[in-house]
Amino acid sequence: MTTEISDRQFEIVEAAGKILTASGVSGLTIKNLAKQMKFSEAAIYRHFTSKEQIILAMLGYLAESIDERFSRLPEHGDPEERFKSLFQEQFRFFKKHPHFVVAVFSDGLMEESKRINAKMAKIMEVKIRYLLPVIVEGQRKGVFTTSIPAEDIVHIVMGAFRLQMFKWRVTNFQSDIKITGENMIRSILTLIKKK
Amino acid sequence: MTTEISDRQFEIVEAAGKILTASGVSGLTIKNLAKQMKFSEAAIYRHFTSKEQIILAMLGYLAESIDERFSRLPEHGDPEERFKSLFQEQFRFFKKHPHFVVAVFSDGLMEESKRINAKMAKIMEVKIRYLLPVIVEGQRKGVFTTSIPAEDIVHIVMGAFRLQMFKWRVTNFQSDIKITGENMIRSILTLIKKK
DNA sequence: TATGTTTGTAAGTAAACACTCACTTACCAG
DNA sequence: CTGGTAAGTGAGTGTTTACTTACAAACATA
Repeated sequence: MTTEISDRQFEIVEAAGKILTASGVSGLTIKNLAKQMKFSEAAIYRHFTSKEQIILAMLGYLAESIDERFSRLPEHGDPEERFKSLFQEQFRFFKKHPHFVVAVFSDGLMEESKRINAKMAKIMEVKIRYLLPVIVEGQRKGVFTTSIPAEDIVHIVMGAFRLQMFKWRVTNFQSDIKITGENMIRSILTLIKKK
Repeated sequence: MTTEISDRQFEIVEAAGKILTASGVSGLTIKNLAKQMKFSEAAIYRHFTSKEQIILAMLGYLAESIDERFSRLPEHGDPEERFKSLFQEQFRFFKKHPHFVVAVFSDGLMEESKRINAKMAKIMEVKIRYLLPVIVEGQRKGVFTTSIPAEDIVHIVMGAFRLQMFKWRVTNFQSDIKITGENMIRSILTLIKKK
């Protein structure tokens, strides 16, 4: 079920991402979007019926992108390696497209509509769908600790990841997220590995 | 340095908190605030010079409240117990005043002004100022693991806490945050305790 | 050459926003 | 009784917002 999107629509979605990064949710207006696209406000409405549809298209693209990239990762093998590559993949993507960080982790967007709220929840759910089995298998194989439930490990890991992204964003993407992020993942792995 | 605030001003701040909980950042308008206070919009401006000042007063109150409550906790003793009570205190407070959760953890607010951004950073800094020494002492006493730096433990713990608050908020404060939160803290403690 | 479709524009709309102003009321001190 | 001050109101202000409408140019197809 791939939601189709035209080239022009994708350009607009990318422009929206850039605006989000530069000026935050409150900066994402049709006026700014038109300016970024270098054409009129009305032209935006030739490609999307509403602002909500633009945000939904952006989140939809992100959800599919994450799903696709995760599905390419090996489904078997060392859980520790799979755990690592899951996050390496995320850091690589966000390093390349920092303007999407604001979109995924901005709760300001959620307030705009129920549908946007749902899409963001779905993105989070996709990540858990790939992460949880890795943890569970790691526990089964005796690589990860069984002293706490797999769900709690997922919560702790996701929390650390989100906070990492938050810090990266509020410092204006200055640090290299691949390096600082992977350091953090290493620390977490040290914690959850069976001694 | 206690920022003074009149009774009426505090009522307005509380009303703002309630609106944030019910309708989010976008719902926090002067019109809604006036409605909640049951008087006119213009009356708000008798007590605050701008909307920004209201938000700053709210965050200022929170920062002081957190600082004060933390400073009351015992400064010595079992690090594990101190760690626990630090978060128990937080969960107790937010259970009692859920309308402030949105204020502290809402990045939508941050975009409104530099000063608001700074105040929110300060609240986070206060928490770290109390949390980090507990971790460091716990490591020194051999209670907490030294396999990763204290700063990384703080990051992981804070991330898990924030995500817990986030989940609580998006599920409309349905669960008992004292119970679910303390379960989470217990899991984290299991992870960071020296084996 | 005619015709339809796509993609753009200039100029608007109504609603929502933070904030202001002239004025009133209540109360308290001298 | 008088005058000052704190705290309220109704009716505005100008600006920004998402979105609309009437129209035009470009271009492929019949």
